[in-house]
Amino acid sequence: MIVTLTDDFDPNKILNSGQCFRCRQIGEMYRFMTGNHVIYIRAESATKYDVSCGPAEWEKIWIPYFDLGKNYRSIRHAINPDGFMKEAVSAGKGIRILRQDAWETLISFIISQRKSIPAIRTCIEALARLGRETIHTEYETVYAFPTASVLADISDRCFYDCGLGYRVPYVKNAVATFSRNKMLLQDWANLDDMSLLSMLKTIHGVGDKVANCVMLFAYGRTACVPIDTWIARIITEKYGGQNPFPGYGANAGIMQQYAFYYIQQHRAEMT
DNA sequence: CTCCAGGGTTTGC
DNA sequence: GCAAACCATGGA
Repeated sequence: MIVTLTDDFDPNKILNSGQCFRCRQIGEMYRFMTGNHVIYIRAESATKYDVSCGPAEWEKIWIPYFDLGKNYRSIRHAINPDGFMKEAVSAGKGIRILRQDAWETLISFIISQRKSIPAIRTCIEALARLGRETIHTEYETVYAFPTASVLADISDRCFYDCGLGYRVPYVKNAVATFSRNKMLLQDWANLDDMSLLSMLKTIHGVGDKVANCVMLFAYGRTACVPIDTWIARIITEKYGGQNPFPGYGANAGIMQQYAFYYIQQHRAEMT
C-alpha cells in the first residue's frame, strides 16, 4: 500500500535516533515493530511511501506509533531555537517521537544503562528470543517482545546469557511486578507527568533518566527530557550549565531528540 | 589489551 | 543532602 506523508518523516533518522532498538534497515526498506505487528517501509518519493500493511492496520497501529497525528513541521516553525539548537533541528528534521509499547520500552531502557547502543540492541534481541513467539513476515521471521507473564517463566541463567549483567535483578523485579499486575502500565497512562514520573521511579533500576525515556518514548510525554551523558555534555559545553530544554515547554522532549541525534552524528567532534 | 557505554543504587560523610 | 564507589558485559 502507498501512503502519502506531507509532514516530517525520515525512517533512517528515526532508526538512528536511539529510541527504538529493534528497528532495522534492510536494503532500501526500514523495519519497525510493536507488539505483534511488523511493518516494512520504503520511500517511493519525497512524500510517498510503500508500506507493508493495509489501511486498517496503518490507521490503528502505525499512525499512533509514528505520532502522525501531530504536525512536527509546524512545531519546528513555531519554535525559536538558538544557534546550536537551530543546527540540531535542521539536522534532525524527519525524526518523530515514537509511541512505543510501555513494557518493551521500560525493559529496554533499564537495560540501556552503561551500555552502548549496539550492545543494547544485542541484549534486547536476545531477550526477545527467550519468548519464542515468532512472527512470520514476507521477508523474515522475527520475535515479538515477550510479555511480563512470558518472561516470568524464564530462568535466571537465560537472562544472564542475554548479557544483562548486573541488571538481571532489575529486570526480574520488573517482570514480577508487571506479570502480577498486567494493567498497571496501561493504567499509568492516566497519570499526569509528575505522578507518572514518581511511579516509574518506584521500579528498581529506574532513575530519572530511564523514567524520562519511558515517558517520552512510550507515553508520548513530549515535555519530558531524558538527560543522559551526551545531553548533559551539551548542557555543560554549549550552554554553560544552563539547561535550555525546559524553555521549549511541551516540545522540550522533541528538541532533546533532535539534539541527541545531532551529537550521535557528530560524536567524533564532541571529544 | 584497554576503554567506555542513552545510569542507578548503596554507602559514607 | 551530596559525592564517591561499585556494578557485569559487549563493542570499538
